[in-house]
Order: sequence, then C-alpha cells, then structure tokens
Amino acid sequence: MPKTLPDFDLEHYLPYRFTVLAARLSAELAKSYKNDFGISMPEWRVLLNVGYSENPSIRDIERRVSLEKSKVSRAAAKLEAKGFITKQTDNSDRRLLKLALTKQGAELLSALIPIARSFQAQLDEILGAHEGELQHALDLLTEKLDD
Amino acid sequence: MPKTLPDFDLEHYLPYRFTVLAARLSAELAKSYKNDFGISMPEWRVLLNVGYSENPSIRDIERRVSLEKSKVSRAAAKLEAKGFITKQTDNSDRRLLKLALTKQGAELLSALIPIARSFQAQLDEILGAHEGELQHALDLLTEKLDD
DNA sequence: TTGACTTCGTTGCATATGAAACAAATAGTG
DNA sequence: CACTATTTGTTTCATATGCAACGAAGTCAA
Repeated sequence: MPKTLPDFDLEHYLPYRFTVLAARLSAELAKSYKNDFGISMPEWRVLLNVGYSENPSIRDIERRVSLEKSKVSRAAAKLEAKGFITKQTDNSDRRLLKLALTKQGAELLSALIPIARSFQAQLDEILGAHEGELQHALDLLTEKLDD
Repeated sequence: MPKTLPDFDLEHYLPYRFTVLAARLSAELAKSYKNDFGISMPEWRVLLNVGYSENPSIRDIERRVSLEKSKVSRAAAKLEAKGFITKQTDNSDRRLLKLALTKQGAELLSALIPIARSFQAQLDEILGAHEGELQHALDLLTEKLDD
C-alpha cells in the first residue's frame, strides 16, 4: 500500500455499504423467486407494483421503483406472456398502458408476499430497537435524493 | 387492487429500500467515473481494493467486496490493460494472483478518492446526528449476513 | 389546421452479467 | 508415492442490461 494514497474509510463509505448489503439481501430472495417461481427480480418488483397500485402505467412504475423504463417494459412483457398481468391502453391517454393483475398474478403475488414478510421479520429481529432509526435515516436519504 | 392480496408495507421493506438507495447513490458516481475517468463501477471497486489491501488476489476481492469472481477477473483484466494495476502470480501458491497498483493506478485512485469523500461528506450532512445509528444498524445486518 | 415539440412504451444494438465448464495448481488420502 | 478432490482464475455461452432511436399519441401555439 503506497504511502502516497489519501486516507479513505471504505468500511463506512455509504454508497459501498448500501450496494453490498442490497446485493446480499436480494441474492437469496432472487434465487428463491427464480427457482421456485420462475420469476426474476425486475418481474417481482413490477408485479408488486401492479398489485399494490391502481392500474399503474410503465412510467408510473419506472418512477416509483427507480427501474429503467426499458427494464419495466421488458419485465411487464414477460409477466404478460406468463399470464400474470394484463396490458390495456388507457382511453383517456392512449399513450399510457394500464397494467392489472390477472387472477393467476394475484395468486402468485399472494404466494410471494409471505416470503418477503418473513424475510423482513428476520431483519426486524436482527435490528431490534435500532430498526426505527434505520428507517428514519433511510427516509432522510431518500427524501434528499428525490429533489 | 384486489381485496384478496395480503397486506404488505413496501415502503419499509428493507431489501427494496436498500436496492433503490444503492442504485440511486451509485448512479451519479458511476456516471462521473465513467465519463470523466473511463472506469466502470466494478473497476472502481477493484481498484479501491487493490489500493487499500496488501496485494490482494482475485478471490480476496471477491470475498471482501461481494463481487462475483468472474466480475472481479474481468475488471482486473481491464484495469491491467489500461495500465492501472499489475497481475503477478504468487510464488507461495501459484494459483493465486497478487494484484498491485501501478504508478498510474495510484494517481487515478488519488484523483477518485476526493470525489468519493466529498460525496460521503454530503451524505454526512444530510444524516447529521443520525449517521452513527445508521452505521450501527448496517453493522448489525452485515455481521449477521456474514454467517 | 398545421407543424414543432414532448411524452410514452418498445426495440435494436453493443456491452455487461451470472453460471457453468475448464485448465492449472494445490491439498488430502490411501 | 499415486489418485482423487478442491481451489483459483479465466473463458464460454446464453441472457440481461442501458442507452439511443423509433413510432404513436398528445400538447401547444400560431
């Protein structure tokens, strides 16, 4: 390690920490979703949004989930091909799509949610009383980044 | 939103929050690193590790940074091609590589570090007194995931 | 109405990625 | 020693990704 390098505290560098943590947390879930349900991470995220929003458009999801619109578009196409969602053009603005869950999509989501919840419960347990502060700190960062 | 779906609090679902935050935080940095220095995110992470560890191997970096070994291998190959690091086989175990910064690599890193630091400083400012708790919560999660 | 401009979703293309296969080196076992 | 198993880094291959370009729809102003 050359003496000429400036000091740097990698262990507390937040972009790095978030990236590593996000990758690890998602890894297990992604594997389970892929293997057990044949669904990718972007598809899961889109499915979730279709389930818990009122007929969102591709753009709505893009904004809410911070997913590239091409990614959303492709995920939606796959979900439609698998029969989990429907795409319908919005009559008040025919550029927009209205995405909706099919019955099968609702069933899939109902099967996936408990997995996500139990995972969250594990995290809650690890964090204990610190969870509130963590969520608050995340709120602060998210808020600033929205500007 | 069909009534049949179970409740789910997406806003506080940590895997989701971390993923979104990590993507957003990295996005700006990645763009700057790419445009101004022609270096990708994996390359930056590898460079950082080569700079701040003692001749790490590909495997060392893989473990430390939670990067796929093929990703590390490719990033290292590119950094070598650009003249920022050297690869040298370890004589005590000839399967291993010993990565090291070149002079140019050290210069590049010295230019990149201040950018990372000022970014971190901005985050510190946003978080204020909450930063300590955030780092602690991240410690807790990281610790458990290492098992 | 026309024509310039914007927005939305899709797609083409070059690159990035993950998983598995691989060769080389080492470790372990009889 | 010989033989198998494991580890390390690279590479192959199919897929995923990001970005720019595109057509279609809508907006706006003259």
